[in-house]
Amino acid sequence: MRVASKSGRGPTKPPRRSEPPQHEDAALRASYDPSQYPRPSVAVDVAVITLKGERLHALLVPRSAPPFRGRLALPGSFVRLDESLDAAVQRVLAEKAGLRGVFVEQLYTFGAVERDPRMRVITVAYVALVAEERLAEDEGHRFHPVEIPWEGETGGPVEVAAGELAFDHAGILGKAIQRLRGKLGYTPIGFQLLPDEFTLRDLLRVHEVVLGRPLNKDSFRRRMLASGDLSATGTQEASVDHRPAELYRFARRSAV
Amino acid sequence: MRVASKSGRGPTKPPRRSEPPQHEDAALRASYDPSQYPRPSVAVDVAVITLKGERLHALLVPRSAPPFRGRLALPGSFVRLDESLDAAVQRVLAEKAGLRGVFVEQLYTFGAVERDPRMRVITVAYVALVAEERLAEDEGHRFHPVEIPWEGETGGPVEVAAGELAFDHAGILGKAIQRLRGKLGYTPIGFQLLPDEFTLRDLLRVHEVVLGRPLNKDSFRRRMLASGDLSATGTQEASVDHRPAELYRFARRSAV
DNA sequence: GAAATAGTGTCTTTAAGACAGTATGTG
DNA sequence: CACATACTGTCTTAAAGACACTATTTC
Repeated sequence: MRVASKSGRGPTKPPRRSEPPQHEDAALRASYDPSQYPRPSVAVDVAVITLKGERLHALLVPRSAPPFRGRLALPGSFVRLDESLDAAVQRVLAEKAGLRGVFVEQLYTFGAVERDPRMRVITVAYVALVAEERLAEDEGHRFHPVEIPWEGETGGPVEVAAGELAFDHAGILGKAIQRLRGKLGYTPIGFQLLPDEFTLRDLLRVHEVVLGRPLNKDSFRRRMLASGDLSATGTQEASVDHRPAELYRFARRSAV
Repeated sequence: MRVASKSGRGPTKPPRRSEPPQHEDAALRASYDPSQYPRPSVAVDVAVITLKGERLHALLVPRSAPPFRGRLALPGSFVRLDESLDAAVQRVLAEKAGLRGVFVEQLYTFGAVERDPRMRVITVAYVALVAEERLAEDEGHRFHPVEIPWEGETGGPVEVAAGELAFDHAGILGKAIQRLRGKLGYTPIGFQLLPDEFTLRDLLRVHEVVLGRPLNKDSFRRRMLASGDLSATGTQEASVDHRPAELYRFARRSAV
């Protein structure tokens, strides 16, 4: 484990953010120029998650260049100086997945020194949730089923049939699932993985797949209906070979 | 609206970390050199929170240099290329607060383009919790009481009697409190604001101050004792003018 | 009518709130 | 002994799990 010695290095001038007492004139200001510090690269990586059948899938793209050439990785990009982190994420989603207006949330920032072998890269990871129906036709196959080798909100890296992921992306994806599981308990977030209209059973399935365990159907129904997050559409699902269920829509929570 | 031009600046040589070509071929690598991208500065800022009396306090240091000279700010530092984010936080805590081994957790990363008027600075914010007893004698006065102008887990910037905080630090501190409130419900975290041994009433007070509302004493006791997170020491508090309470200690949660 | 799932009603269990009553320290 | 708080026990209430029963569609 190679750790650069903290004193021996840095021929660049000592990063003192400390306090040279000063007036706000330019001369002194120059002596305190933070742009002198060596700077890391900053990227955003997005765990774009969808639900296909009984499994969570993540958008993974094969790396076309080293390092980790050929391995699958989360879509991402370096952050430009004139765009916010959120804007960078929107750009990644648009450019690499053709997605717009999906649910996005910042996840965690990964800053281990050696996480990219080329150079120092700090990555701000995001989670995006998207309903399978919203994926473009040719996008579907780029989503890979994710194996979650742990229970509850434990956390830890996930696994993908196609092999090891690049960088620390297996860990990032694991943290994304962990966050998702945690939030399901106290936030209406499952909607994001469903089309606009859905049945209670659809929503139950989402929760069960995300949590990785069966849920009590009765109390799930009660909780959801009591939450005020659902509004009935008055219509029912069609073309099922059994009694059709009421269709619901996500209701923006109104003031209590 | 002065934004450092993304191209005009930083002709300083791109600090490409050593780590030469390795297993992959160098040709491709040259055509894909991320060190070419202009890079933002990256900092860590730490919301060091303690409990004094009936109020949460945060460590705030007056800025001695522009921008926001004279205003209070969270302690922070730029991240060095050879240290992880966590290591940078430990360094800040040691250098600016004389603290070691306190509870620390990453909070959120703030990356608005204009959050620092000088240049593009992305900051990774952390929360640190420390018991008042662990503060050095001369540190106490640097902690300022924090006003939380919202209820529940709503969030939003906080207020400090000493005036406006520098940068977006009021918002960062607000998010820190918000996180704290949220975690209190499902995690043993209040301990971090108390000395090693404490009574149930001490812990109740912590929860009440953090949450900003009174709690039911009976069910609090039951929940805490049932959680398995507390272990009785067998001794009692001393020098109180009423019946002394049992002292408890935080018990590392054992495997169920 | 058979099969399958939607939806309702009710009983049990569990955790939280309320509160009375007892215990044990200080002054 | 008065006072203050710690601690215990019990009743009530609310939410979750379990499960029986009815409803409504397709085949």
